Amino acid sequence: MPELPEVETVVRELRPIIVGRRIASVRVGKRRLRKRWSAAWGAQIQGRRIEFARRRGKWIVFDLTGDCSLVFHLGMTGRLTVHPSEEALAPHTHIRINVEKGEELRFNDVRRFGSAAYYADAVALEQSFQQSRLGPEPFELNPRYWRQRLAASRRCIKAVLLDQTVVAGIGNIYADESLFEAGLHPARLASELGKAEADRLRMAVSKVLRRAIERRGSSIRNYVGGSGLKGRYQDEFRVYGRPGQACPRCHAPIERIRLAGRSTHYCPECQLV
DNA sequence: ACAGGATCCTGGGGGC
DNA sequence: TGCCCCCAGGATCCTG
Repeated sequence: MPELPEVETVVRELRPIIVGRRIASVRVGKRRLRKRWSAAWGAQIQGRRIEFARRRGKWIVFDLTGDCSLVFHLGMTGRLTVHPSEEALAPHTHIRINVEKGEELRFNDVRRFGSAAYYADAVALEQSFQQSRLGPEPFELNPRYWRQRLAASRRCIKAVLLDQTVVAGIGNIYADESLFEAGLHPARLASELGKAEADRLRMAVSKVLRRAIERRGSSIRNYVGGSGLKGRYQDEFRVYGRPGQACPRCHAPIERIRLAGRSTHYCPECQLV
């Protein structure tokens, strides 16, 4: 679920609450997440202070004292929120990190597609991102790099936008919304985009993501920000989740097709093949 | 090497 | 009300 704007919102809202706090204890549930939690990690983290909270693609990174870090991925249904320690546990709470002052950071994930991992130093963290070939941040996309990646692909542009090795952070919602913003049909072959079209798409992605961050992301089902509040960008969707409804630009009914294994929404009039 | 599909999970909604 | 099927914001592994 959570794509870049949602993850950015979680980080921004957690930052003022937990940066500077000391990790007093860590409790991890029995059910495994996408990545298995190593028994040694709890002891490594305990006693360290959270120095900073940041985002890389859809990953949440907590930098801890001593150059190590704790990294979360929210998967489809993950939540990361701070609660009073005595507050009742919501179902599917898998990790509890006591940050003193009677509060704890809780990782909750119904579907368990999310993950949490510890990295002993900055090199190990960077290696992990490099191993998965995590691409650049969409706001820092080099225009030439972008055009080259599009030109080199034999896939449709929707698939390329979802490819985290090309650009990090875009998911199904923002791929569809960006393609509408750019006026490009999602099934167009990436290699056949002209220079102007490639530039338009790059800027559309940036514009859509920035606006979504302003609205604190999109809440369709599970997502809440770090403060537990829902986002508001879902009220501004122009194509995503609106099949059959009128295009806000030309009033033609929005269509839904399947591309790259994901449901894909577009306006058949504004986004020509 | 690359692209597409299956897979890991649970819960909610629609149809019957 | 209940059951069954489909669907879901993602990443990774396997196959052709």
